[in-house]
Amino acid sequence: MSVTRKEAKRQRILNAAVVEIARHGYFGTTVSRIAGRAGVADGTIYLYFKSKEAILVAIFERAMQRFYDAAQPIVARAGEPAEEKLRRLVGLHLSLLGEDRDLAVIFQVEFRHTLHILELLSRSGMRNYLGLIAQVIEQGKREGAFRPDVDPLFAAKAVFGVLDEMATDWVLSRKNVRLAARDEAVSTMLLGGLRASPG
Amino acid sequence: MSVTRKEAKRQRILNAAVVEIARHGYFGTTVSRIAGRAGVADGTIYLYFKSKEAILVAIFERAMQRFYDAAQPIVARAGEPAEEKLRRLVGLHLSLLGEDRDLAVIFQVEFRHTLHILELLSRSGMRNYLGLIAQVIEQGKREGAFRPDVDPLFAAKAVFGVLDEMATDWVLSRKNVRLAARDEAVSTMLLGGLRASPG
DNA sequence: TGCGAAAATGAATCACTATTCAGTAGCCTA
DNA sequence: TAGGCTACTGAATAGTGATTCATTTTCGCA
Repeated sequence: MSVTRKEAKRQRILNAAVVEIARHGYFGTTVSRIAGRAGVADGTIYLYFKSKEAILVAIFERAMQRFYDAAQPIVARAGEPAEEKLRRLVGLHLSLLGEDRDLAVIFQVEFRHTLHILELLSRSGMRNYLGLIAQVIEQGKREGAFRPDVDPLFAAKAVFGVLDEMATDWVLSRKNVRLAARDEAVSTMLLGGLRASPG
Repeated sequence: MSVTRKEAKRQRILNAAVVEIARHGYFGTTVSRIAGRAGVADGTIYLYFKSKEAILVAIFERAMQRFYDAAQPIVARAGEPAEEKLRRLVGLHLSLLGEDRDLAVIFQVEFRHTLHILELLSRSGMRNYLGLIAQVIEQGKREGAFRPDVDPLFAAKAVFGVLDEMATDWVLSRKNVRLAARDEAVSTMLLGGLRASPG
Protein backbone atom coordinates (compact mmCIF):
# COMPACT_ATOMS: atom_id res chain seq x y z
CA MET A 1 0.00 0.00 0.00
CA SER A 2 1.39 3.34 -0.99
CA VAL A 3 2.47 5.80 1.65
CA THR A 4 -0.20 8.22 0.43
CA ARG A 5 -3.03 5.71 0.74
CA LYS A 6 -1.80 4.64 4.13
CA GLU A 7 -1.74 8.24 5.27
CA ALA A 8 -5.24 8.79 3.90
CA LYS A 9 -6.60 5.94 5.95
CA ARG A 10 -4.86 7.25 9.02
CA GLN A 11 -6.56 10.59 8.48
CA ARG A 12 -9.90 8.86 8.00
CA ILE A 13 -9.51 7.15 11.35
CA LEU A 14 -8.60 10.45 13.00
CA ASN A 15 -11.62 12.18 11.45
CA ALA A 16 -13.91 9.43 12.68
CA ALA A 17 -12.38 9.69 16.14
CA VAL A 18 -12.95 13.45 16.27
CA VAL A 19 -16.66 13.01 15.59
CA GLU A 20 -17.16 10.12 18.00
CA ILE A 21 -15.14 11.63 20.83
CA ALA A 22 -16.78 15.04 20.46
CA ARG A 23 -20.17 13.40 20.61
CA HIS A 24 -19.67 10.81 23.35
CA GLY A 25 -16.55 11.90 25.21
CA TYR A 26 -13.23 10.11 25.31
CA PHE A 27 -14.20 7.56 27.91
CA GLY A 28 -17.63 7.14 26.41
CA THR A 29 -16.21 6.32 22.99
CA THR A 30 -15.24 2.75 22.22
CA VAL A 31 -12.48 1.90 19.82
CA SER A 32 -15.07 -0.21 18.07
CA ARG A 33 -17.24 2.81 17.32
CA ILE A 34 -14.32 4.74 15.91
CA ALA A 35 -13.50 1.78 13.71
CA GLY A 36 -17.12 1.51 12.62
CA ARG A 37 -17.32 5.16 11.60
CA ALA A 38 -13.99 4.95 9.79
CA GLY A 39 -15.16 1.86 7.94
CA VAL A 40 -12.44 -0.46 9.17
CA ALA A 41 -12.28 -3.43 11.53
CA ASP A 42 -11.50 -2.93 15.20
CA GLY A 43 -8.11 -4.52 14.88
CA THR A 44 -7.10 -2.24 12.02
CA ILE A 45 -7.03 0.71 14.39
CA TYR A 46 -4.05 -0.88 16.07
CA LEU A 47 -2.12 -1.07 12.82
CA TYR A 48 -2.26 2.72 12.74
CA PHE A 49 -2.18 3.71 16.40
CA LYS A 50 -0.50 2.16 19.38
CA SER A 51 -3.48 2.66 21.67
CA LYS A 52 -6.69 4.55 22.18
CA GLU A 53 -4.85 7.31 23.99
CA ALA A 54 -2.45 7.63 21.06
CA ILE A 55 -5.43 8.56 18.89
CA LEU A 56 -6.30 11.44 21.20
CA VAL A 57 -2.73 12.66 21.17
CA ALA A 58 -2.62 12.43 17.37
CA ILE A 59 -5.79 14.52 17.11
CA PHE A 60 -4.19 17.13 19.30
CA GLU A 61 -0.97 17.19 17.32
CA ARG A 62 -2.72 17.51 13.99
CA ALA A 63 -4.94 20.33 15.21
CA MET A 64 -2.14 22.14 16.99
CA GLN A 65 -0.03 21.98 13.87
CA ARG A 66 -2.80 23.67 11.91
CA PHE A 67 -3.10 26.38 14.53
CA TYR A 68 0.59 26.95 14.59
CA ASP A 69 0.97 26.97 10.82
CA ALA A 70 -1.73 29.61 10.54
CA ALA A 71 -0.49 31.75 13.42
CA GLN A 72 3.19 31.68 12.55
CA PRO A 73 2.99 33.86 9.39
CA ILE A 74 0.87 36.44 11.21
CA VAL A 75 3.50 36.83 13.87
CA ALA A 76 6.39 36.79 11.43
CA ARG A 77 5.06 39.43 9.04
CA ALA A 78 7.46 42.37 9.02
CA GLY A 79 6.27 45.94 9.32
CA GLU A 80 2.92 45.18 10.93
CA PRO A 81 2.16 46.73 14.31
CA ALA A 82 1.75 44.44 17.29
CA GLU A 83 -1.75 45.62 17.98
CA GLU A 84 -2.87 44.57 14.51
CA LYS A 85 -1.11 41.22 14.85
CA LEU A 86 -2.88 40.58 18.13
CA ARG A 87 -6.23 41.33 16.53
CA ARG A 88 -5.42 38.85 13.78
CA LEU A 89 -4.41 36.17 16.27
CA VAL A 90 -7.64 36.64 18.19
CA GLY A 91 -9.62 36.36 14.97
CA LEU A 92 -7.71 33.30 13.89
CA HIS A 93 -8.15 31.48 17.17
CA LEU A 94 -11.87 32.10 17.31
CA SER A 95 -12.52 31.28 13.69
CA LEU A 96 -10.49 28.07 13.60
CA LEU A 97 -12.42 26.73 16.57
CA GLY A 98 -15.70 28.26 15.46
CA GLU A 99 -15.58 26.54 12.12
CA ASP A 100 -15.47 23.04 13.51
CA ARG A 101 -17.62 22.45 16.53
CA ASP A 102 -16.53 18.84 16.95
CA LEU A 103 -12.92 19.89 17.12
CA ALA A 104 -13.83 22.73 19.47
CA VAL A 105 -15.55 20.32 21.82
CA ILE A 106 -12.47 18.16 21.89
CA PHE A 107 -10.20 21.11 22.52
CA GLN A 108 -12.30 22.68 25.22
CA VAL A 109 -13.47 19.56 26.97
CA GLU A 110 -11.86 16.29 26.03
CA PHE A 111 -8.26 17.39 26.04
CA ARG A 112 -8.64 18.42 29.65
CA HIS A 113 -9.37 14.86 30.63
CA THR A 114 -6.59 13.98 32.91
CA LEU A 115 -3.77 15.85 34.43
CA HIS A 116 -1.49 13.47 32.64
CA ILE A 117 -2.72 14.31 29.17
CA LEU A 118 -3.03 17.97 29.97
CA GLU A 119 0.57 18.13 31.08
CA LEU A 120 1.65 16.29 28.00
CA LEU A 121 -0.09 18.80 25.81
CA SER A 122 0.96 21.88 27.68
CA ARG A 123 4.56 20.86 27.27
CA SER A 124 4.39 20.47 23.54
CA GLY A 125 2.28 22.41 21.10
CA MET A 126 0.62 24.69 23.59
CA ARG A 127 3.94 26.06 24.72
CA ASN A 128 4.85 27.05 21.19
CA TYR A 129 1.51 28.68 20.63
CA LEU A 130 1.77 30.73 23.82
CA GLY A 131 5.26 31.65 22.70
CA LEU A 132 3.90 33.13 19.49
CA ILE A 133 1.45 35.32 21.40
CA ALA A 134 4.22 36.36 23.76
CA GLN A 135 6.38 37.41 20.78
CA VAL A 136 3.69 39.78 19.62
CA ILE A 137 3.41 41.29 23.07
CA GLU A 138 7.15 41.67 23.22
CA GLN A 139 7.03 43.51 19.90
CA GLY A 140 4.27 45.76 21.21
CA LYS A 141 6.43 46.69 24.18
CA ARG A 142 9.36 47.54 21.92
CA GLU A 143 7.10 49.71 19.80
CA GLY A 144 5.84 51.48 22.89
CA ALA A 145 2.28 50.48 22.05
CA PHE A 146 1.90 48.14 25.02
CA ARG A 147 2.56 48.79 28.70
CA PRO A 148 6.24 48.43 29.52
CA ASP A 149 5.49 46.66 32.78
CA VAL A 150 3.70 43.56 31.46
CA ASP A 151 5.47 40.25 31.42
CA PRO A 152 5.00 38.89 27.87
CA LEU A 153 4.44 35.27 28.86
CA PHE A 154 2.07 36.27 31.63
CA ALA A 155 0.10 38.49 29.27
CA ALA A 156 0.06 35.74 26.65
CA LYS A 157 -1.54 33.42 29.19
CA ALA A 158 -4.14 36.05 30.00
CA VAL A 159 -4.92 36.46 26.30
CA PHE A 160 -5.18 32.73 25.91
CA GLY A 161 -7.39 32.53 28.99
CA VAL A 162 -9.92 34.93 27.55
CA LEU A 163 -9.95 33.16 24.18
CA ASP A 164 -10.28 29.81 25.90
CA GLU A 165 -13.19 30.90 28.05
CA MET A 166 -15.02 32.37 25.07
CA ALA A 167 -14.55 29.11 23.21
CA THR A 168 -15.76 27.00 26.12
CA ASP A 169 -18.74 29.24 26.61
CA TRP A 170 -19.59 28.91 22.92
CA VAL A 171 -19.23 25.14 23.02
CA LEU A 172 -21.60 24.93 25.95
CA SER A 173 -24.15 27.36 24.61
CA ARG A 174 -26.90 25.99 22.47
CA LYS A 175 -27.40 29.26 20.69
CA ASN A 176 -26.42 29.37 17.10
CA VAL A 177 -24.13 32.38 17.22
CA ARG A 178 -20.83 32.35 15.41
CA LEU A 179 -17.87 32.20 17.74
CA ALA A 180 -15.93 34.62 15.55
CA ALA A 181 -18.60 37.26 16.16
CA ARG A 182 -16.97 38.00 19.51
CA ASP A 183 -13.76 38.80 17.78
CA GLU A 184 -13.92 42.60 18.12
CA ALA A 185 -15.16 42.62 21.69
CA VAL A 186 -12.36 40.31 22.77
CA SER A 187 -9.66 42.38 21.12
CA THR A 188 -11.04 45.59 22.58
CA MET A 189 -11.18 44.10 26.04
CA LEU A 190 -7.66 42.73 25.87
CA LEU A 191 -6.14 45.90 24.49
CA GLY A 192 -8.07 48.46 26.47
CA GLY A 193 -8.96 46.66 29.69
CA LEU A 194 -12.00 47.57 31.73
CA ARG A 195 -11.00 50.99 32.91
CA ALA A 196 -12.63 54.00 31.29
CA SER A 197 -9.53 56.16 31.59
CA PRO A 198 -5.88 55.06 31.92
CA GLY A 199 -4.76 54.32 35.49
CA MET B 1 -27.27 7.66 63.83
CA SER B 2 -27.65 11.35 64.47
CA VAL B 3 -27.97 13.77 61.60
CA THR B 4 -24.71 15.41 62.64
CA ARG B 5 -22.74 12.17 62.65
CA LYS B 6 -24.24 11.15 59.37
CA GLU B 7 -23.27 14.47 57.85
CA ALA B 8 -19.76 14.16 59.25
CA LYS B 9 -19.28 10.81 57.54
CA ARG B 10 -20.61 12.23 54.31
CA GLN B 11 -18.02 15.00 54.52
CA ARG B 12 -15.30 12.44 55.25
CA ILE B 13 -16.19 10.57 52.10
CA LEU B 14 -16.13 13.78 50.10
CA ASN B 15 -12.74 14.74 51.51
CA ALA B 16 -11.35 11.33 50.64
CA ALA B 17 -12.77 11.63 47.14
CA VAL B 18 -11.14 15.03 46.62
CA VAL B 19 -7.72 13.63 47.43
CA GLU B 20 -8.08 10.47 45.36
CA ILE B 21 -9.61 12.14 42.35
CA ALA B 22 -7.07 14.98 42.37
CA ARG B 23 -4.30 12.42 42.46
CA HIS B 24 -5.54 9.79 40.03
CA GLY B 25 -8.22 11.50 37.98
CA TYR B 26 -11.91 10.74 38.02
CA PHE B 27 -11.74 7.74 35.72
CA GLY B 28 -8.55 6.56 37.35
CA THR B 29 -10.12 6.55 40.80
CA THR B 30 -12.07 3.51 41.93
CA VAL B 31 -14.94 3.78 44.36
CA SER B 32 -13.06 1.20 46.36
CA ARG B 33 -10.09 3.54 46.83
CA ILE B 34 -12.32 6.37 47.96
CA ALA B 35 -13.94 4.02 50.44
CA GLY B 36 -10.53 2.86 51.63
CA ARG B 37 -9.29 6.38 52.25
CA ALA B 38 -12.52 7.36 54.00
CA GLY B 39 -12.26 4.26 56.19
CA VAL B 40 -15.56 2.72 55.16
CA ALA B 41 -16.56 -0.32 53.14
CA ASP B 42 -17.22 -0.05 49.41
CA GLY B 43 -20.92 -0.56 49.85
CA THR B 44 -21.19 2.21 52.42
CA ILE B 45 -20.44 4.78 49.75
CA TYR B 46 -23.78 3.93 48.19
CA LEU B 47 -25.63 4.66 51.40
CA TYR B 48 -24.41 8.24 51.07
CA PHE B 49 -24.23 8.79 47.31
CA LYS B 50 -26.31 7.45 44.48
CA SER B 51 -23.34 6.84 42.21
CA LYS B 52 -19.74 7.67 41.57
CA GLU B 53 -20.73 10.62 39.43
CA ALA B 54 -22.92 11.95 42.24
CA ILE B 55 -19.78 12.22 44.36
CA LEU B 56 -18.15 14.46 41.77
CA VAL B 57 -21.20 16.64 41.58
CA ALA B 58 -21.35 16.89 45.37
CA ILE B 59 -17.72 17.99 45.49
CA PHE B 60 -18.52 20.70 42.99
CA GLU B 61 -21.55 21.90 44.87
CA ARG B 62 -19.76 22.07 48.18
CA ALA B 63 -16.85 23.99 46.70
CA MET B 64 -19.02 26.32 44.68
CA GLN B 65 -21.03 27.14 47.75
CA ARG B 66 -17.87 28.16 49.57
CA PHE B 67 -16.84 30.35 46.66
CA TYR B 68 -20.21 31.96 46.48
CA ASP B 69 -20.49 32.53 50.21
CA ALA B 70 -17.14 34.27 50.24
CA ALA B 71 -17.75 36.35 47.11
CA GLN B 72 -21.27 37.45 47.93
CA PRO B 73 -20.38 39.84 50.81
CA ILE B 74 -17.64 41.45 48.74
CA VAL B 75 -20.09 42.28 46.01
CA ALA B 76 -22.83 43.36 48.38
CA ARG B 77 -20.75 45.75 50.46
CA ALA B 78 -22.18 49.25 50.10
CA GLY B 79 -20.02 52.26 49.38
CA GLU B 80 -17.06 50.38 47.95
CA PRO B 81 -15.95 51.26 44.41
CA ALA B 82 -16.30 48.60 41.73
CA GLU B 83 -12.62 48.63 40.97
CA GLU B 84 -11.79 47.71 44.55
CA LYS B 85 -14.43 45.00 44.58
CA LEU B 86 -12.99 43.49 41.43
CA ARG B 87 -9.55 43.42 43.00
CA ARG B 88 -11.00 41.63 46.01
CA LEU B 89 -12.79 39.08 43.84
CA VAL B 90 -9.60 38.36 41.93
CA GLY B 91 -7.72 37.93 45.18
CA LEU B 92 -10.41 35.70 46.60
CA HIS B 93 -10.58 33.45 43.56
CA LEU B 94 -6.83 32.95 43.42
CA SER B 95 -6.39 32.40 47.12
CA LEU B 96 -9.26 29.96 47.56
CA LEU B 97 -7.84 27.78 44.79
CA GLY B 98 -4.25 28.43 45.76
CA GLU B 99 -4.80 27.22 49.31
CA ASP B 100 -5.94 23.76 48.33
CA ARG B 101 -4.10 22.22 45.44
CA ASP B 102 -6.19 19.06 45.41
CA LEU B 103 -9.35 21.06 45.04
CA ALA B 104 -7.70 23.23 42.40
CA VAL B 105 -6.77 20.17 40.37
CA ILE B 106 -10.34 18.99 40.48
CA PHE B 107 -11.68 22.38 39.48
CA GLN B 108 -9.24 22.95 36.65
CA VAL B 109 -9.06 19.44 35.30
CA GLU B 110 -11.51 16.89 36.59
CA PHE B 111 -14.65 18.96 36.35
CA ARG B 112 -14.04 19.37 32.63
CA HIS B 113 -14.43 15.66 32.14
CA THR B 114 -17.35 15.37 29.90
CA LEU B 115 -19.55 17.78 28.11
CA HIS B 116 -22.39 16.38 30.13
CA ILE B 117 -20.92 17.25 33.50
CA LEU B 118 -19.59 20.56 32.28
CA GLU B 119 -23.01 21.59 31.07
CA LEU B 120 -24.54 20.51 34.33
CA LEU B 121 -22.11 22.62 36.28
CA SER B 122 -22.25 25.63 34.06
CA ARG B 123 -25.98 25.76 34.52
CA SER B 124 -25.82 25.80 38.28
CA GLY B 125 -23.25 27.35 40.53
CA MET B 126 -21.04 28.73 37.81
CA ARG B 127 -23.83 30.86 36.47
CA ASN B 128 -24.36 32.51 39.86
CA TYR B 129 -20.68 33.15 40.28
CA LEU B 130 -20.38 34.78 36.86
CA GLY B 131 -23.45 36.81 37.79
CA LEU B 132 -21.66 38.20 40.83
CA ILE B 133 -18.72 39.35 38.73
CA ALA B 134 -21.11 40.86 36.23
CA GLN B 135 -22.81 42.83 39.01
CA VAL B 136 -19.53 44.44 39.94
CA ILE B 137 -18.89 45.39 36.33
CA GLU B 138 -22.36 46.82 36.08
CA GLN B 139 -21.64 48.92 39.15
CA GLY B 140 -18.38 50.10 37.62
CA LYS B 141 -20.22 51.25 34.53
CA ARG B 142 -22.73 53.18 36.62
CA GLU B 143 -19.91 54.85 38.52
CA GLY B 144 -18.26 55.78 35.26
CA ALA B 145 -15.13 53.91 36.29
CA PHE B 146 -15.48 51.21 33.63
CA ARG B 147 -15.98 51.60 29.89
CA PRO B 148 -19.62 52.22 29.05
CA ASP B 149 -19.45 49.93 26.02
CA VAL B 150 -18.62 46.65 27.74
CA ASP B 151 -21.31 44.02 28.14
CA PRO B 152 -21.19 43.00 31.83
CA LEU B 153 -21.71 39.30 31.27
CA PHE B 154 -19.21 39.22 28.44
CA ALA B 155 -16.66 41.05 30.57
CA ALA B 156 -17.37 38.73 33.49
CA LYS B 157 -16.55 35.76 31.27
CA ALA B 158 -13.32 37.42 30.20
CA VAL B 159 -12.39 38.04 33.83
CA PHE B 160 -13.21 34.45 34.68
CA GLY B 161 -11.21 33.27 31.67
CA VAL B 162 -8.07 35.00 32.87
CA LEU B 163 -8.49 33.70 36.42
CA ASP B 164 -9.17 30.21 35.13
CA GLU B 165 -6.12 30.16 32.90
CA MET B 166 -3.88 31.38 35.72
CA ALA B 167 -5.24 28.66 37.95
CA THR B 168 -4.75 25.96 35.33
CA ASP B 169 -1.24 27.16 34.63
CA TRP B 170 -0.47 27.05 38.33
CA VAL B 171 -1.91 23.57 38.71
CA LEU B 172 0.24 22.32 35.86
CA SER B 173 3.43 24.05 36.94
CA ARG B 174 5.71 22.19 39.26
CA LYS B 175 7.18 25.38 40.65
CA ASN B 176 6.34 26.20 44.19
CA VAL B 177 5.00 29.70 43.67
CA ARG B 178 1.87 30.84 45.40
CA LEU B 179 -1.06 31.27 43.08
CA ALA B 180 -2.19 34.39 44.93
CA ALA B 181 1.12 36.04 44.06
CA ARG B 182 -0.26 36.82 40.61
CA ASP B 183 -3.09 38.72 42.18
CA GLU B 184 -1.84 42.22 41.41
CA ALA B 185 -0.72 41.46 37.87
CA VAL B 186 -4.08 39.94 37.02
CA SER B 187 -6.05 42.89 38.36
CA THR B 188 -3.82 45.36 36.56
CA MET B 189 -4.16 43.49 33.32
CA LEU B 190 -7.93 43.25 33.59
CA LEU B 191 -8.44 46.86 34.55
CA GLY B 192 -5.91 48.48 32.32
CA GLY B 193 -5.60 46.14 29.35
CA LEU B 194 -2.47 45.89 27.27
CA ARG B 195 -2.45 49.27 25.68
CA ALA B 196 0.01 51.86 26.94
CA SER B 197 -2.36 54.75 26.28
CA PRO B 198 -6.14 54.72 25.90
CA GLY B 199 -7.39 53.87 22.42
C1' DT C 1 -28.89 -6.52 79.67
C1' DG C 2 -31.66 -7.68 75.56
C1' DC C 3 -34.22 -6.52 71.46
C1' DG C 4 -35.43 -4.48 67.07
C1' DA C 5 -33.94 -1.23 63.88
C1' DA C 6 -30.46 1.17 61.50
C1' DA C 7 -26.01 1.18 59.55
C1' DA C 8 -22.24 -0.98 57.65
C1' DT C 9 -19.86 -4.69 55.36
C1' DG C 10 -17.38 -6.84 51.34
C1' DA C 11 -17.67 -10.72 48.31
C1' DA C 12 -20.16 -11.74 44.21
C1' DT C 13 -22.34 -10.08 40.18
C1' DC C 14 -22.58 -8.24 35.80
C1' DA C 15 -21.74 -5.49 32.05
C1' DC C 16 -18.35 -3.65 29.79
C1' DT C 17 -14.25 -2.82 26.30
C1' DA C 18 -9.12 -2.28 25.01
C1' DT C 19 -6.20 -5.14 22.88
C1' DT C 20 -4.50 -9.43 20.61
C1' DC C 21 -3.83 -12.81 17.15
C1' DA C 22 -4.93 -16.74 14.18
C1' DG C 23 -6.82 -16.77 10.04
C1' DT C 24 -8.39 -14.46 5.41
C1' DA C 25 -8.15 -11.49 1.44
C1' DG C 26 -5.84 -8.62 -1.72
C1' DC C 27 -2.00 -7.50 -4.46
C1' DC C 28 2.39 -7.67 -6.76
C1' DT C 29 6.04 -10.13 -9.05
C1' DA C 30 8.15 -13.70 -11.78
C1' DT D 1 -1.10 -18.36 -12.28
C1' DA D 2 1.79 -19.64 -8.19
C1' DG D 3 3.80 -17.88 -4.27
C1' DG D 4 4.75 -14.77 -0.97
C1' DC D 5 4.03 -10.60 1.23
C1' DT D 6 1.23 -6.99 3.12
C1' DA D 7 -3.00 -5.40 4.93
C1' DC D 8 -7.00 -6.44 7.07
C1' DT D 9 -10.48 -8.84 9.86
C1' DG D 10 -13.36 -9.71 13.97
C1' DA D 11 -14.06 -13.15 17.45
C1' DA D 12 -11.80 -14.34 21.71
C1' DT D 13 -9.18 -12.85 25.62
C1' DA D 14 -8.36 -10.86 29.85
C1' DG D 15 -9.27 -7.88 32.74
C1' DT D 16 -11.74 -4.09 34.64
C1' DG D 17 -14.45 -1.85 38.41
C1' DA D 18 -19.32 0.11 39.55
C1' DT D 19 -23.01 -1.56 41.95
C1' DT D 20 -25.85 -4.89 44.66
C1' DC D 21 -27.46 -7.48 48.55
C1' DA D 22 -27.35 -11.28 51.97
C1' DT D 23 -25.21 -11.11 56.16
C1' DT D 24 -23.13 -9.02 60.28
C1' DT D 25 -22.33 -5.32 63.50
C1' DT D 26 -23.60 -1.39 66.05
C1' DC D 27 -26.85 1.61 68.24
C1' DG D 28 -30.70 3.44 71.03
C1' DC D 29 -33.77 2.50 74.26
C1' DA D 30 -36.67 0.02 77.74
